[in-house]
Amino acid sequence: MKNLPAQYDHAAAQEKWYPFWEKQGYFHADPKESEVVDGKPPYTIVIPPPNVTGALHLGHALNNTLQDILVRMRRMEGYNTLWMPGTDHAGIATQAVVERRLLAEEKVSRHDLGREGLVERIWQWKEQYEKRILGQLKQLGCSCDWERTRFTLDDTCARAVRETFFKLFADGKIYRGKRLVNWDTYLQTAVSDDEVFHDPVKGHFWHFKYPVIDPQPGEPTHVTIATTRPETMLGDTAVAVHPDPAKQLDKVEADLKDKLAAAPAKEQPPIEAQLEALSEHKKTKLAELETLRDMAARGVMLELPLTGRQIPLIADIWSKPELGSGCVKITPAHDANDYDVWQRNLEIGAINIMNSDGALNENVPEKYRGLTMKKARDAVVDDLTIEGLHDPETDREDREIDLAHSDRSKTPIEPYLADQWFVKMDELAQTAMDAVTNHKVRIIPERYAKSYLDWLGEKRDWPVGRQLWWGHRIPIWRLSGDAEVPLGKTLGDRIQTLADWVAEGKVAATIGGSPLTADAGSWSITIDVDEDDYDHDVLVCVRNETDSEIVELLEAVGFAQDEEVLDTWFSSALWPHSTLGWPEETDELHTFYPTTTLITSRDIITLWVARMVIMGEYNMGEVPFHEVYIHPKILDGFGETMSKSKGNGIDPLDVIQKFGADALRFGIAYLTTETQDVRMPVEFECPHCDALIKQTKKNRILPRVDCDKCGQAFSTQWAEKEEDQSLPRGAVVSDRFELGRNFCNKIWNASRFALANLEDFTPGEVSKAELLLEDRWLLSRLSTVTRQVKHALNTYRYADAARTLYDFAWDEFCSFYVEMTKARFGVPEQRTVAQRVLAHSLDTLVRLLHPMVPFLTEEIWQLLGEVCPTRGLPETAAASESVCIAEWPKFDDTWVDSAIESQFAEFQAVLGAVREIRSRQNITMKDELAFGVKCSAEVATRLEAMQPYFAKMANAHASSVGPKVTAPDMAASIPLSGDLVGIEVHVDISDYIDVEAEQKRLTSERDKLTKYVGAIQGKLKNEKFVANAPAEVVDGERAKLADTEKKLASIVAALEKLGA
RNA sequence: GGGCGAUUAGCUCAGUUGGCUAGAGCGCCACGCUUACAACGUGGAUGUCGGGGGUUCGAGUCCCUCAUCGCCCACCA
Repeated sequence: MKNLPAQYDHAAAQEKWYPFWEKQGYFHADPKESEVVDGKPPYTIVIPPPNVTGALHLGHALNNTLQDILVRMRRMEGYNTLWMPGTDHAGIATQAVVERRLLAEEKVSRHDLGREGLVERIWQWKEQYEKRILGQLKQLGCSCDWERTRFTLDDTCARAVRETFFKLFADGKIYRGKRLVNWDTYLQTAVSDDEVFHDPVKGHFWHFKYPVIDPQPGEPTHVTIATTRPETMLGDTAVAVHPDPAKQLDKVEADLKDKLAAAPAKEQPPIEAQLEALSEHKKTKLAELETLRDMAARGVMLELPLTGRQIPLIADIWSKPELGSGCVKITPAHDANDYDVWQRNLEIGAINIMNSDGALNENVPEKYRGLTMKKARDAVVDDLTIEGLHDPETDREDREIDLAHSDRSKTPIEPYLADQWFVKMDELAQTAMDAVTNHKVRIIPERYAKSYLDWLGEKRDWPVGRQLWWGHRIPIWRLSGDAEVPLGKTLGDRIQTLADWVAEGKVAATIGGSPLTADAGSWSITIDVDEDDYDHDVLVCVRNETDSEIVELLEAVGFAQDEEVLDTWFSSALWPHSTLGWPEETDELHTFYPTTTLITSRDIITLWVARMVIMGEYNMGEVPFHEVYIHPKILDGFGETMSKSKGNGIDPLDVIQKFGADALRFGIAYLTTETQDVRMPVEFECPHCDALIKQTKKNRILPRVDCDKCGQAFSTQWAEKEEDQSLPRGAVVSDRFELGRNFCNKIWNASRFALANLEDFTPGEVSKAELLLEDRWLLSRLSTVTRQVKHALNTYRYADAARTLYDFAWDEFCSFYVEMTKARFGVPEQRTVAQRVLAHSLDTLVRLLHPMVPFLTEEIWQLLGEVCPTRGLPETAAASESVCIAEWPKFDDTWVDSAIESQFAEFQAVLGAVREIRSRQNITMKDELAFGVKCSAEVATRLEAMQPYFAKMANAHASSVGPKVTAPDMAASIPLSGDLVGIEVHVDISDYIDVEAEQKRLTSERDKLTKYVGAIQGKLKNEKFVANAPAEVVDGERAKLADTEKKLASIVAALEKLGA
């Protein structure tokens, strides 16, 4: 046998076996003629495509390890298994990263490069990072079908995106609507909600008066409103008052009182003050508010100062009667809440007063046009002051305002009413809700179905356009031109061509939202082409953009393609079928769709999972997957999510380098429990002395850290200055992967032992009669473990599976079975059977472990193949060339034998007792120990057979075994408990005796047992317990009592003997 | 503000329908390089199961409540 190192060399195994697997093509799946093989349908997982923004983090390692475990198990089980890999173009994130880089490194902006230039640069970025990400996945051991690697922006996916968009457009599900966006006036683009951060800035709270037109006697002549943004008043379209101020005020009062009652004493005074103010407010304001409410009902108009416009006073619940004047100005185009008010009161309209550059537009009086929002603010306040509608002395309060800023430009965000492409969600959302309520899609754990259903239940239309360059450009061409022209004049004799294309299904077109039909007559209408108004535009959606004839014609007659790209999630939503070739009717699609299961994290249940179900149903008429497993998140030691920006992120490659991919994977599986997120304290590893330095909130953001132990400095991810960067880098790791590494090493060494003893292995069958007790015990346990592991993995209980294997492999296989074979290999007539059982059980264990620790198991499998290429029990068979494609162990209940297991437990318990006495009495291993066992004749026979093992495993021998055995005068005694009550282990310790220690121990044991006996007696004396509890529980307690009393008696006896 | 989850040994976590003298790994203590493994072996110590109520013969497990922490969603004129 080769000289194998005492420590498992994970790096070598990884380097050797991944290329081997790839070369052998084990990960490639082909569509098969018959879909179901041996009653097994194809097993498919599509990867949640990682963003090409950067490198993978530990969360990805978790996500992909969990997928790989299932994929590898199914492959071994004989399913036609496909794991479809790929990456996501991640529109905003990627474009932002590349733009930032370009600016920092080359001082160029996207405007310098232009659309094509920028997109070209992002593709370069993508090539680089995609390679890196796929490389990381391979290092993790992921068994993806790399021949099928997709990218959400590649031609196959693009085709699917266009087809889907076309279908939606032709179905009337795409429309142009208004939506408030976070507008970055500096970059002139909308930014998503998660790219907005809030920062408190000093501002003011201004009060203005708007004159009432024709007030009746007794009615107020002015309505006072308050705002933090005076300039937006130019876009006001209403003032709102609460529809039922009395009731609302009562409610607020009641809430406050509840709060007061619940609050601890020290927090009560401020609440009391609030209550007092409220009651004062009620007295002074309520009557006026009710009058205003009535005026609103009458349709009273207000004069909007500075504009000459009149706006209505309306009743709407948005206004809060308890605050300020109780009235609120409504600016639907520049405030999200006001926008909602508009949606409830459409008649008030919305006026956009801002251009995309942040300057005021033509919808405001001339003197304000072109001013920035900031300058307009001063002008408006001044002018209102001049008009006597505002008094800077009394009508202005200082106030800190939590202002939204763009994460990218760091400038304030303007809420801005922009035209947007929307997908109508009403019907689509319903299909996806039904899929879950009808259990066509099962979400695991079940509680996450709630967030899915709640979100879909809102049926909010999906804004799909993004003001970006990186992404799928919206395949709509729009005709712009002069106002009020007959379409026929513009298109001339091309009308018929376009109509034909509609008939052929190559394009779909609408005017003012109504479809244009294949009848050319429907095209001969007058259009009102207005740049900002799509309502009267002609829109042509081109089904296949590569159809250049169509695009050329459209552009020749004045159509221009929309500038926006689609939301990243649009292409991600198609992922399960687009990757399989849809809309082509490929064999892949036929075989592998719907996929089997989706494994992802909870934060994208709505963004991604729900939309995949929607689009799967819409395009394929079938759900994209049957099960969705939502896995835990990895948090750091402070319970915070890991992220690069916090500096607490762990690079899986650091872990792989330090502990090995197998350790990483096993650790992940071990930690993946159903309810808990994974908390993982993070440490720096000193590159100089390998010391681990605990990461704190302080040191995790430093560019350099000094080692606690050796005092030398190392760099971190934040190192920018040259002096920092030149330091060696300190890896960020977590000691929670030690468990996995140690486990792998344990398995490695057990294998090493086995291999060394299998050199003269001869294959052959072993009859049951030839098996010894420990063989039958191990095979019984192995069968049970096989069943448990499969069940656990079938139900996504990764931690259960990992723990079951860990405990079995370590405690039973290594600590008992392997130890016992040592004794047997020394006995020539036992050697052959021992070898065969050992080879078989190691083989099975390795197969069970393979999905979690693929590299280690392959290494062992290959080595095992060298000494025993043919092995197995009860029949032998040639081992497969790789454990990847070895058959998954089958559970065979004929091996399960609980009688054998309890007999074996006798041996384990006696051995344990002997060891305990040895340890307690401090008897060194070098001294052979004699012990006596008092037990039945039957047990005695079995224990006699175990003599070699007592010798090998405890350097002890049973000098007397049987019913008549009594304790020596100077004895250490352990009576066994539970099922083994009645068996007593005695060691004559007259040569060693530490009487005091033994007495002390026995006394404490006696006291503990006495207490316990008392507790059980109490229970049994309780008539209600005896009457109500199930008979078996009561019997159980009685048995427990009898056993414990017996045990107690023997302790007392031993104690007396010692005391005497 | 709405929803979801967590709180069990010093740390990180198991504990499946209520029947538990509450377990594991790390750490700790003692002994040991017993020829697979010191990344190891053998043995040991360690808990008011977050607080308070309730249901029950019986609660770590079910219900209510409070506290703390976390996540998601909404909002902050």
